Amino acid sequence: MAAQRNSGGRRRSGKPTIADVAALAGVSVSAVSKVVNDRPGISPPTRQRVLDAAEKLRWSPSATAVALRGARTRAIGMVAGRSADVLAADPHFSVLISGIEAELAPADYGLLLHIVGEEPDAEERAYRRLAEERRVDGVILTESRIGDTRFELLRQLGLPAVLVGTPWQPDPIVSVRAGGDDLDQGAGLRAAVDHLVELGHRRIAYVSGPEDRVHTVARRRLFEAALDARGLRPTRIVISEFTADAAVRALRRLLAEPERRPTAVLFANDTMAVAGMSAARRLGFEVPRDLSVIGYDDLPVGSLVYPRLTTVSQDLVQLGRAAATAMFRLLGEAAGTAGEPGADGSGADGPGADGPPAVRPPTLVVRESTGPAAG
Amino acid sequence: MAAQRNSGGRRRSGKPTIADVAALAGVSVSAVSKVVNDRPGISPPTRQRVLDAAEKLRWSPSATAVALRGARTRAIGMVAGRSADVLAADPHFSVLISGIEAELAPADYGLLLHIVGEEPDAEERAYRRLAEERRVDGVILTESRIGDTRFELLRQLGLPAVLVGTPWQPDPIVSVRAGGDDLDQGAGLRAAVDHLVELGHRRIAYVSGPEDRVHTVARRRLFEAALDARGLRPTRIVISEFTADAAVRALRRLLAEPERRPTAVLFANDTMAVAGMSAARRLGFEVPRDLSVIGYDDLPVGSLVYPRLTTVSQDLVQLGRAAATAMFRLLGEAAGTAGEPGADGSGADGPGADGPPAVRPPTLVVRESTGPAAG
DNA sequence: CCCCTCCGGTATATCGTTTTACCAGAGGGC
DNA sequence: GCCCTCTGGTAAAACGATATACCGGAGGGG
Repeated sequence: MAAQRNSGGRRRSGKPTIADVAALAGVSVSAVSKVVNDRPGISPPTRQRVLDAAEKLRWSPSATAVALRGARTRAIGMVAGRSADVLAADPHFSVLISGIEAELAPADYGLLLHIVGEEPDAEERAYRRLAEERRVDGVILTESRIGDTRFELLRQLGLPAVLVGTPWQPDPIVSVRAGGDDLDQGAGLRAAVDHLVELGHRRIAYVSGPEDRVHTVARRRLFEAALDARGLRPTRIVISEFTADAAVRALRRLLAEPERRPTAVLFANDTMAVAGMSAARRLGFEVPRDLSVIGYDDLPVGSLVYPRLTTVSQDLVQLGRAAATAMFRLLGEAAGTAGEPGADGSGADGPGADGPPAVRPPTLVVRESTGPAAG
Repeated sequence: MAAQRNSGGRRRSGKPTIADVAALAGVSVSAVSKVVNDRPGISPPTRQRVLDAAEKLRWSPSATAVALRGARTRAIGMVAGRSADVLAADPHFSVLISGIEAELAPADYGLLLHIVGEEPDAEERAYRRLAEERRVDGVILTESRIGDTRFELLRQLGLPAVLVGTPWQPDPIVSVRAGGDDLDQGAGLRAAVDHLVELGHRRIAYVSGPEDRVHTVARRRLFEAALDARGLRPTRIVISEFTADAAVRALRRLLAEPERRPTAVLFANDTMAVAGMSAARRLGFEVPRDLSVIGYDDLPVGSLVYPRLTTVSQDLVQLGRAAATAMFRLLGEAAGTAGEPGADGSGADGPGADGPPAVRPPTLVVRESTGPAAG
């Protein structure tokens, strides 16, 4: 006489429940639960009967019910404070996401995305809602900004967080980056500078992005350091934006005075570099004959244009995977601490914990936009 | 003596529950529920007390609990069967998503994203899981392919679906597209052909994408129709892919025989057009002097390159919004039918239902990659 | 022969909401 | 004064799963 409530007439939209499975297998509801959660106390024959019943009914536990019971959503949140056109211009974000997903999907975790406008409070509201409504187990952040308040906010909200990149100031937040703590984040830019110097360039300029972003500043500094290591100083550093117009303006400034004119320019990312190449050509300069250009990120657009872009490549997919892995570790630790206080602690296998998430350092990819220094 | 279980010692992670709010306001749990759901039967003073208590505790209803109770997740799913590099090369997808989000976020809906590999069964598995685990209320699909089995699958799974684009064969699925049923989807390509013809072009070629996608075929047909309307026939139609190499190969084929050489080429999308322009230049042709080029989509990359790309512009953000709106209507109808069988039916206001989601037809944006026909 | 321990499983409380059914008191008509 | 209807609220049953407590029977030791 078990489960006569739901097994008789399928009530709503046809989705079977655990009770249906139990009835079909001729066992109790809890037996089914134990089977699907690999808990001991069920004999092999019974287990098989339950498995068959579940298969037959195409049943799997309702994510919402599990979440309610266990306080675990099996979803990771991500908030992007960017407008549609910025997002369209720079695929950085989508690539990162597909890396994250590559890790999340096999673990049966979902990615809850929120794309909000660029207004800062919209972003904060999004995080607040994510936390208050308990829709996700944690969030992954990107693009740490100077004076970023999100880490503090998330701590206050009690929401586990992983940052892709470097925090703007020392902060206990878990973070991942290409060429992590042990590896070398400056390797790519050093190789880029070396490459240029070997080609005979001495006057090298740098076009930076909006400097409220940490990685923008960091890249510029790494560039300066790389130049310094070769005994050089930057000819010029220009702060610009991600638009084509801004790139033209930046380049015009850079190329204005013939005697101080750089023979090579590095850009903060590939989008700007592509825009820069076009701007140069528009101003009558041939790349790489009159000007060598180097980008950063190694996005596909770089090899779509002519000449193909020499750029610093970082493995964004891998970076996304590392972020997801770090998140799993964070959640796994939390669960281990709360759920099994007496666990021995050694070999703690959280979901997806298989070694530290190391991402290879940035490397230089030489293509066609760099050549011997002119004159 | 109400709610003594949870109000005394905060149990777990500090998240307050409806019971805490009720206790603080000195009312019953159901009174709080009525207030937050705008249900009648609560006097203004009591309502205010409840609101204050909720505010003070920073409480809002747990999404999981609401979902469990109401069988409504307030989340929309999206599955992208694309690899990371394809995603990176074509921002189409991210722009669409930000349009969808623009509609979803204000309605407090989330977007659950699944990026799976290109293997077809991976995609199907993702949909199945989404449905079986009841994580989303519906899904939005893109890129209908020839022989697409997803519509049937989703019907069978009982998951409401909206397609961005046109189904590969007549299908009852709800769908949205730029220049919907009433408007004109061919407007952009017709304008493009007219533009070229006025510039003196008579030999016009087309480079299509992989023709297993419906929109790829549809665009080619619209191109042919537009050409036909001017009494012309395509010089040549080449099937290519989204990569730079493929673009070079396609262009080499196109420009091989001098006497039959086209003076203008349309491409299936901007990415291919940009690759095509570079390929032309690599082969020694100047754009637009020797060859005019037109793209499709109007993505930012088009104005980043030199010369700036003339292209057919469609409002992808608006298309995303329309998809979300259509989804709301779908869900609203379903809820209305099930929940209020006796409703009068006129002026049914589902969530976000404010007029039919019309997206402007594609238009031509003339920039620098088109010019007078050579010779 | 009795008690104790496993084994394989069942009954039930619980997660945090919403919703339905119900109810006390006030006010009004006759 | 009695009955009847609102008003403003309360108590309790879902929703679908999991975890804890419990339990009958088998087997073993003393």
